[in-house]
Amino acid sequence: MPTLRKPQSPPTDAAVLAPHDEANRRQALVRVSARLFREKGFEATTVRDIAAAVGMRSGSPFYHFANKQEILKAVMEEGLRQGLERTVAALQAAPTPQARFRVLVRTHYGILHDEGSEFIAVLLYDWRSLPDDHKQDIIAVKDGYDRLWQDNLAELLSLGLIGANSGHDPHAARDAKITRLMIMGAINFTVTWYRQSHHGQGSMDLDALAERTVRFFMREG
Amino acid sequence: MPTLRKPQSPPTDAAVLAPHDEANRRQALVRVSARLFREKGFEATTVRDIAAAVGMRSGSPFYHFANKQEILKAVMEEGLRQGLERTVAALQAAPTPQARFRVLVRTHYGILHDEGSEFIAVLLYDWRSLPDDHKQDIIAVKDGYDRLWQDNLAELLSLGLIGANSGHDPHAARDAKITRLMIMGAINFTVTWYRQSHHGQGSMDLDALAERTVRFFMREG
DNA sequence: GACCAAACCAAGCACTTGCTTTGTTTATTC
DNA sequence: GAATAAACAAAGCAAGTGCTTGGTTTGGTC
Repeated sequence: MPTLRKPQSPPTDAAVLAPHDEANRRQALVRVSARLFREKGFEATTVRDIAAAVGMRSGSPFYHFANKQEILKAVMEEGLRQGLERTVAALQAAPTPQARFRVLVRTHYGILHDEGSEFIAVLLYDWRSLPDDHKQDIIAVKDGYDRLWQDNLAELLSLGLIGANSGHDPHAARDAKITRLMIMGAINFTVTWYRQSHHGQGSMDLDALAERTVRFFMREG
Repeated sequence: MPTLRKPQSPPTDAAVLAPHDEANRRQALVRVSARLFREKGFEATTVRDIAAAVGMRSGSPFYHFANKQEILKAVMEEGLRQGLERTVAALQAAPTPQARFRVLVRTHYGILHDEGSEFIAVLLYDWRSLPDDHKQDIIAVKDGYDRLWQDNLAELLSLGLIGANSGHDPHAARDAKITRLMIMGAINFTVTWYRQSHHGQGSMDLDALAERTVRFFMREG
């Protein structure tokens, strides 16, 4: 009769994630993939490009991901995770609706344009390359982020601080969605024309761009 | 001594362009390419897809275009040509700055979302797939279209009819560019979320979307 | 009716793609 | 220090990719 073997204690997280002392090679793959996807697009980026960028051979990424599309999904999930985390943290110190709007705009610009933060830009650019079943998973997470915006915009609408028609808007709640789509559309579209040139004289930095955006959309800034 | 042979009179345009009685197969290639690029993206669309969509074999499109990227360029050029044509024509019947803004918004929505008019959406989606030297050619044409917007927005700014800060703006001309980028960004971004459902009840048609957009950005609509 | 150019077809070439499979190294656990 | 699992490397496969090349059809011209 065989002795009952105690189930092996599961390896610690550190042991699982960092055998190569470098913290998690999987995240390194996600990071460089985000950068490459942002530059060339998902379809134009090969698995060999990704592997080479982290010092692997072309087959090795498939130990960490089942297929190429799972890498894309991981990039988008990481972007939403970081974005939600940064936004919630920044919103703590914003008491008024106006201040919260300012924080939302500035933080979103950071998420889009800070270096090493290409995840959300990939989400916007390569959305159609994501398989349908993965799309729904991402949308579920994205809804949490959108709600932060929607709640704030509903406040500003009811206060008459946003939208071209001055004064109080009776349909504030119903208009919050289209308002969000317009404002976030304007901000998201900066990925097509704005480049962060380091302290370039005459060119806007992200603070200035956020400030102009806030003043364009919101009254008495 | 050979008789001097008169240079053959060049074939008429009609003979060159329409030997198959169907007006120009090259334009058919551009049209279906626009539709496929819009659906799947430039990189994900194969030459075989394009050829099959017009009833050709995979090698035949290369009689009309030197390579795949030239097809992409042709799609974008056709879009800008049609867009400029439609816009200039629509602007004729718009006397006031407010009316011209309304026309610009409504026409741009049509260019983006009308069926059979996927060219500009491809320009927005697949811009990075275009080789750099081709980009400059497209930009040169696009500048003409942008100027129509910029001139109108400069008017509206000087009249204080646009921008959240009510009243007269002393830096109207300087702000016209960022204003254009914000407004066109909001409109262009609709390609990611708006779908034209034929007379679907409850869903906005393009007229309603344009009307809401105009009222959101411009005062006293 | 000979000639010709436009517009294709048929077939394939050279290369790249995502992904698989087998084996090897390394570190950790008992 | 044997066993085990994580994390790769090495090599390659099957399917596709853009594009080429040589021949064929077609409609119009002299």
